Amino acid sequence: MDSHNHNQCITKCLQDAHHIAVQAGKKLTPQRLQVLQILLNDHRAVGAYDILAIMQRKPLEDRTKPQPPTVYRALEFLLELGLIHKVESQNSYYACTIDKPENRQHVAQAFICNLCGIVEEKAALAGAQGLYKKADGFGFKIDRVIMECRGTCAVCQTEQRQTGQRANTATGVNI
Amino acid sequence: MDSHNHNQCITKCLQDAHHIAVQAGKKLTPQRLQVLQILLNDHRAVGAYDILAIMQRKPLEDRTKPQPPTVYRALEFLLELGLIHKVESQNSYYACTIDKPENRQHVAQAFICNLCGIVEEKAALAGAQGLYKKADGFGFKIDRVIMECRGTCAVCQTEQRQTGQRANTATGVNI
DNA sequence: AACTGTTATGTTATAATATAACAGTTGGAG
DNA sequence: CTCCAACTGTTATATTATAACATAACAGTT
Ligand SMILES: [Zn+2]
Ligand SMILES: [Zn+2]
Ligand SMILES: [Zn+2]
Ligand SMILES: [Zn+2]
Repeated sequence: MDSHNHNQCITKCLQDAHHIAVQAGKKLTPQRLQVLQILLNDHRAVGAYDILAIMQRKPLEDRTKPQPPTVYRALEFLLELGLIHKVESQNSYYACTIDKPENRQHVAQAFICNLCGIVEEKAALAGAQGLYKKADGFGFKIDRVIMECRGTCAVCQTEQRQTGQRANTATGVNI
Repeated sequence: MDSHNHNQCITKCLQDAHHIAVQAGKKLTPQRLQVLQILLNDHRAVGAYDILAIMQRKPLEDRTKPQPPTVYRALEFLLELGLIHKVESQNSYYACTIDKPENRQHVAQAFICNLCGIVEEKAALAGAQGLYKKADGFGFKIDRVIMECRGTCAVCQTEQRQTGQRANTATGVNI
């Protein structure tokens, strides 16, 4: 059902990432890159401590085992550049898959499967317009929009059995 | 600017609450009622531990000082009945202000002021339709929709000064 | 090279949010 | 009355995130 070439997807995202970082005058350092790669590894949302566990299993050259602040700093950096998004309803993170014409932020609609954790990301177009218009109606100035849909993806609906593989990110994600 | 009669608003919400609880065959016990009243006290989003602090300052008759599970149990109950909502992007909670025709859940759009913490709640109508339609397009079955707008309310835009009163819920909310 | 400002990272500890687990209590249904 | 289910109390712990301070790496300047 999925005509998704993930190798190509990763390559494209990494190119974009370097480009965006340079444009913003920032550096995509090895650690930041590692976090981005972990999130790019598949299209699931991954928790900060799952990322930490992965990094600790494969520490970078000449580096000690990373600690929580290392992960959160990298996440903050990547969030600011719009390279990743946070799933607020699950305290987890996923790599942005939307084409970024300039390096502008966009309003993301995330469809998160409660069973397998996969995230399907769409750009909010008309949907966001309505929110901005509604906010204008009572003088509210929007800085940031969060739109998340929790539910069941097509694959998990087909497989009746609950796989229980959800949130098993620490062991399921390889880098 | 705000033609809001809050006493009336609270009364109405409490009536609805009792009605909805009875219809669902559940009980609005004193503790649950206390949590609801704390959230009804104003239209700000309040954190679980702020609620806890308030409850500990004014414990109910014949009750010891409540502990975290007490608060989270009450919040879970009220969430299930749709009487309150959680602000996922801030780990806080606010009382639902939308008229509830039956006791059906609704999709809430929350406009949260980053400065004063006030929440303006709207019911998502057309906006949610678009999401459900979009989800249908790739076979995703939606259980729950989260729509949050973070920004600045009209009042806080007028007052240039940052009041810094945001999140000062433990001391600011009286019951 | 030595100095300096800036960004990035390391390290330790702790804050903030949320739940597990089990014991006790209560209030109706039968 | 007895039993069951719902509710509550209690202790401990899990999970998520940040504060605070020290050090390193780097770039430009003299
Ligand atoms: Zn995106
Ligand atoms: Zn799935
Ligand atoms: Zn509501
Ligand atoms: Zn405000």
